[in-house]
Amino acid sequence: MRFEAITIKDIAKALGLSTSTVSRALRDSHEISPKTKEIVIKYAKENNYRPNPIALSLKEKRSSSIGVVVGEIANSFFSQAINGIESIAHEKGYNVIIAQNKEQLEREISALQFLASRSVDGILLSVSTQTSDFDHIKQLYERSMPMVCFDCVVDFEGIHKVIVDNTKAAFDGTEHLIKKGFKNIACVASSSNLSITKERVKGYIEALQKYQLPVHESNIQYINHGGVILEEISEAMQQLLSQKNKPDALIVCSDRVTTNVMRYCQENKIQIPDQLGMIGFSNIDLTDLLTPSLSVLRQPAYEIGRTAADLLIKMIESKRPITEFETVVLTSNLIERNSSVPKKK
Amino acid sequence: MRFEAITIKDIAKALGLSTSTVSRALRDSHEISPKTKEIVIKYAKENNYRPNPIALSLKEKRSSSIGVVVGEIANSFFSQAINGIESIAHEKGYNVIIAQNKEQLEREISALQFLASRSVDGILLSVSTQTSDFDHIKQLYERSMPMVCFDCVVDFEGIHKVIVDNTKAAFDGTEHLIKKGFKNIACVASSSNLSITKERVKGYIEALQKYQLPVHESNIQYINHGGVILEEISEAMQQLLSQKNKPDALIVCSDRVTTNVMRYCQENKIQIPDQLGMIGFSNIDLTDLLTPSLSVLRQPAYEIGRTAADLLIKMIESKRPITEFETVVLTSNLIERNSSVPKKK
DNA sequence: TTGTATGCGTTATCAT
DNA sequence: ATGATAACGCATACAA
Repeated sequence: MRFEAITIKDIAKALGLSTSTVSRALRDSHEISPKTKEIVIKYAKENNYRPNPIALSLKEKRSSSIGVVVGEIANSFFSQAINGIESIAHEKGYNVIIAQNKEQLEREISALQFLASRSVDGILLSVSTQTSDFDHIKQLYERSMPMVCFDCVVDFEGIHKVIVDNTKAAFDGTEHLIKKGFKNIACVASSSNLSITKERVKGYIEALQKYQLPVHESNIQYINHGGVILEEISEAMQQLLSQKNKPDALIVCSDRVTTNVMRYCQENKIQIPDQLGMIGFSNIDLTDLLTPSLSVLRQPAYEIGRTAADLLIKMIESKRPITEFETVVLTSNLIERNSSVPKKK
Repeated sequence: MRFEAITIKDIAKALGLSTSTVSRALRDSHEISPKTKEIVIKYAKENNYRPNPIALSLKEKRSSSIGVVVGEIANSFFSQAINGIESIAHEKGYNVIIAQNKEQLEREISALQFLASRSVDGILLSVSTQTSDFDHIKQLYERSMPMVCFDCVVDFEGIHKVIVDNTKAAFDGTEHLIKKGFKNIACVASSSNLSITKERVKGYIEALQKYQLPVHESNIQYINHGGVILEEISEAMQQLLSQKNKPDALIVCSDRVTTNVMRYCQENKIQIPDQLGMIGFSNIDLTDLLTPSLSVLRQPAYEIGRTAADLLIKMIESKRPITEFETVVLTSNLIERNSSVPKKK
């Protein structure tokens, strides 16, 4: 048999007061005599009274909770982002409700509907990779549901988003390799149709151009299956390393591809960075893992989460729509390890 | 200005009906004329009516949501467990509210209070490593809040929990190495005061005994700082490998220690498994990472999450307390890679 | 200073 | 077949 939690009504009955008096006493209203206050608060404490947040929500038309929709929670980018989201939410008195879209449009729609039917005050959303039709999101937007997109963002007029400057990150990474003395830097990129791939390759090319280094098409390899298929990585690497003008360094533009390129190098006894300079994009905190010698462009998942949650809660708590923060752009951090100094030249 | 969602009352007013008629029509009650039903349902659909879950919660005294308290969401064990939890919850129509205890007792208490004040129907809990006083949990238990512990469990009469058979896992792993032909197997364990460490070392010893292999105290190394400090790993490994009767294989009893032992081997050019057989415990899905040659005892985080959520929801939905499922014990999976066959010997 | 009444959105229990 | 009303727990405008 379930314990029935104590309510204001119970307290009122027990003390021979009215519910409003109790309510006011508990909220420390100035219009209640100190004596009554004391009695009520004492009784409430003794009986471990807690206000029912659901009743409050119904009354105040807000639930003090925000919804988060991501692809897969187990994806470490998302779990780190959620970590950041939770930290801000906790700070500001919100709880976090998680939903996954499993990279399926259908699941995304049902998750959004579920959250949106007034049980959350706002939504943080990373759209599924399968989502090309944004009607369900637009609909919510038009109904003024506070919403912030991050990571995989949709792009329509007015939607708020937090993104990473991929072009700058790739530029910075490439420039870093150039400054270390590498002369012939190749690029292993992810699927050519992804916007993040295009942005990163752009940054790579811009860096080469800034230092008047030649851009060789053959030095850019696209991995179209997300780096899941090892053969694809092998092929790309062999392609690169069999050229007469063999690259002396690599910038790898996706985290999954990064780990697999590292694995390839390990299996083929290619020493990083002595034989091949390398910088990889990575969301995973590689500190814990087996790559002590790889410099990494870390996407600030935690920071993205914090920034997005902060923006969302600001939107929720402001009466008027916030337009000035429409898009927030963050920057990747370059984490250098075992400084990639080329031994040979 | 915030969009005001449509309610039953709005529909009733618009159609000149009473709220109860509308409510019944929407719930497809048999005591409503087909004509009225049709009109109401059509109007509701057109105006995108969604019942307000908060009002429902208030009425039904349930929120169709479960709370999860873990140490750190970004910890991949937890994020995978949450993944499992979410999958079951979604299946059964519950949403998942996340809270972190950040491995602090204080945060744990506030998280539990927050969730418990009737906004969730049940709680899944992995207690913080700092928690030695269980009053706050017992209190909830006594108020009949449905609760299931997993991973870091508390142990008092009647509490429901989902745990992993660590002894069996270590036994299986050690036995596997023995069957592969390794004769002198060492054990790198985590902090000696943790229960999981004791259980795992127990399994290791039992396996050796079963095959009449000698148990050398010097072959068991405890890592007391969780494997964070690399020096500790180095020291332990040197200790082991400098013995006159050098071990030919290792069982590593914690995931963080596993990755760092791997790193040590990599840096010291010790080939796995040719020079040293090895099996490690791991929560992380190492498939994606840089250890193609390590066999792993995978703790089924996803399965733990599913099992715990399933049990919790059964408890929530049953009228009487469930006693028969008090503790569920799961088994680790041994994932073999590049079969650890010793070349020499 | 305290009490009464109302409403938040929904459904169940009475009426009609 | 439909409508009126009360109730869930809380806060507050209004009354006393």
